[in-house]
Amino acid sequence: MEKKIKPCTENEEILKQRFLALRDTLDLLNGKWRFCILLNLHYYEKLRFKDFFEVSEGISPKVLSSELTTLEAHQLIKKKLEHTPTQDITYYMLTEHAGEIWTVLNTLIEFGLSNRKEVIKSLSD
Amino acid sequence: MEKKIKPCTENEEILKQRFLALRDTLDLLNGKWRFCILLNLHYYEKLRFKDFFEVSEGISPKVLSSELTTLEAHQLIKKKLEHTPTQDITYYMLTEHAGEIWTVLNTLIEFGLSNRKEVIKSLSD
DNA sequence: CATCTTACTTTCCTGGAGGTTACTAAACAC
DNA sequence: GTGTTTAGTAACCTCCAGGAAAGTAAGATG
Repeated sequence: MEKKIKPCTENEEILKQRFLALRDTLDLLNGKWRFCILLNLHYYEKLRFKDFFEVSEGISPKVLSSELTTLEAHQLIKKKLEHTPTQDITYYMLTEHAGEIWTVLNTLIEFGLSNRKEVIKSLSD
Repeated sequence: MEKKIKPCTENEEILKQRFLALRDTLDLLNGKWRFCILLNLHYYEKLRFKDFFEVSEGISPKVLSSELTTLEAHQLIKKKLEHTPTQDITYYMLTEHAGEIWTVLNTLIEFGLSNRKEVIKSLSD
């Protein structure tokens, strides 16, 4: 490239780190069901395995299982056993760490909402 | 479902809208190259078609072309013709609207960075 | 002890995102 | 007028996320 592309001031190593960080976050939120599970857990506080089939209509047990495993591995959700006289029930809940991702999701939602307004506006032009 | 899942206060219709908004935003940022293109445009201000092959190593012309088209359709980037005495050059640039997505990307990056620290910390335990 | 529910796992399959390569059309360079 | 660069498009292929359906194991229920 004979004619260098003009870079802005930011240091290249930092830029690279930021690329990776963004990649990480998107990988974490991508997929059809992940964020859906997180939003529902935020909304309902705790859910059992079977509950997800009601609140996330269309998800299959295989996919649910693997998504829950992934989210747990990333410490965004956790299992909690509740002991009743007759049986133990496994619930899924958000972790404290998920509080952070909640602010992230809100940012994405706000953008989505304002973007939708934008699109509707530009369609009416 | 005999035993209703306990909902929090938020109205269901609003929740649904927020789901859709989040879906929209993630769809917009997903994919292997989209955000990469946006970050590079932010960094370099303007890029030609061929430039992307240097800054986004590994992207193919087919994919680049389709990603640029999508981003343009969503009004995050725009083409700009620059006239020199000898020829016209097509540049791609961010739109004003992309300013908003820039704050979104920053939020995602910040989460990714702090999350990475978190992971490193928990590995050392 | 037979059946139901819950919480999964296993196997198999498909659509589509993204890669590879080659092609084209226009402008420029020599 | 022959090669080179730019800005794509077209045809084809591959891999894997996610879906469908069935199976399993453990406890509750009757």
